[in-house]
Amino acid sequence: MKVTRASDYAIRALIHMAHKPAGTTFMRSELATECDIPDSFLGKILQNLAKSEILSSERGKKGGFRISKDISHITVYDIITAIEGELSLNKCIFDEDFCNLVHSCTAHVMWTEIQENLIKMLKSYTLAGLVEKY
Amino acid sequence: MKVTRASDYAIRALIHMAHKPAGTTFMRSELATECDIPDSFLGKILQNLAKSEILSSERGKKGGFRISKDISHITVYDIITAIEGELSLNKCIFDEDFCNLVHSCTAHVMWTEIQENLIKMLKSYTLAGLVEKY
DNA sequence: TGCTATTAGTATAAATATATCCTCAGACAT
DNA sequence: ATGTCTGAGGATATATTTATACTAATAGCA
Repeated sequence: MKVTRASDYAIRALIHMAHKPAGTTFMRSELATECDIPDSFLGKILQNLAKSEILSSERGKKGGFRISKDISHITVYDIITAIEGELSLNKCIFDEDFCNLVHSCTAHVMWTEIQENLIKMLKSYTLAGLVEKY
Repeated sequence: MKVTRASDYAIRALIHMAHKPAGTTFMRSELATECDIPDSFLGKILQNLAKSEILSSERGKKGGFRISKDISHITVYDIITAIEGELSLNKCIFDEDFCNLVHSCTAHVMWTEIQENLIKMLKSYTLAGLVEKY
């Protein structure tokens, strides 16, 4: 039960970016150094964020990444699902076929409740909020 | 961000055991079959639960595992920490040296808040409660 | 004692998550 | 055009989690 390294890195990098004026462009290598994230791994992470349209990217000289929407509309939930896909705390929530047991249903209900609560929490944190508090 | 396979299995197995009268003894192989858990892996899990004194175990003929305390005092949090050790959603919460960055602190505060909330939830589910609802 | 059923514990294998490396493609400057 | 700086994407390596196999220890019983 933990958040993946990739999600943590994504949030770190985005908080860093969100501190600068909207539209600022960042190089991957620069972010990697400043946020202390392995450079190549960060590449993958930024690609996922770009696919989810949280970031936009440009190649070539003067290229880089920048946040492509209002940081008050980017939630931590958005970031995590951009990296990991749809959240499912427990395999049985996601894969209906996985649990087919007599007593598993109460656990199933419990995991669903916990997950819903967790998602609500994750949605309550926006990038703008995280920057403000600093 | 998910619960580990081992924790899920532990909860499943305990729910199964808690349905029978207090003090009932179960063989590992029996539990493995009835709860659809890989037999050897279940061995590890039951050992951990025994170390945490949620279960007691006996070897030899007539041996097996049984729940060693009141199921209304065993919470899902207890079970998960028995299996995984002290919960830490994010490495930076657990390992103070891990994050030493300018902007990481807001994220740190957020993870701590989310984790506290999660622990509160996990503590609110008892084994007895899960059995009753069935 | 010696046989069998059971858990304990260790060593290993397989699967998955994490991280790195390398080549390709696009953008810009000269 | 050509060179150089940038991200894109695939292939690979490493670490960690998940799962299995095997051996040792213990208890009961004939």
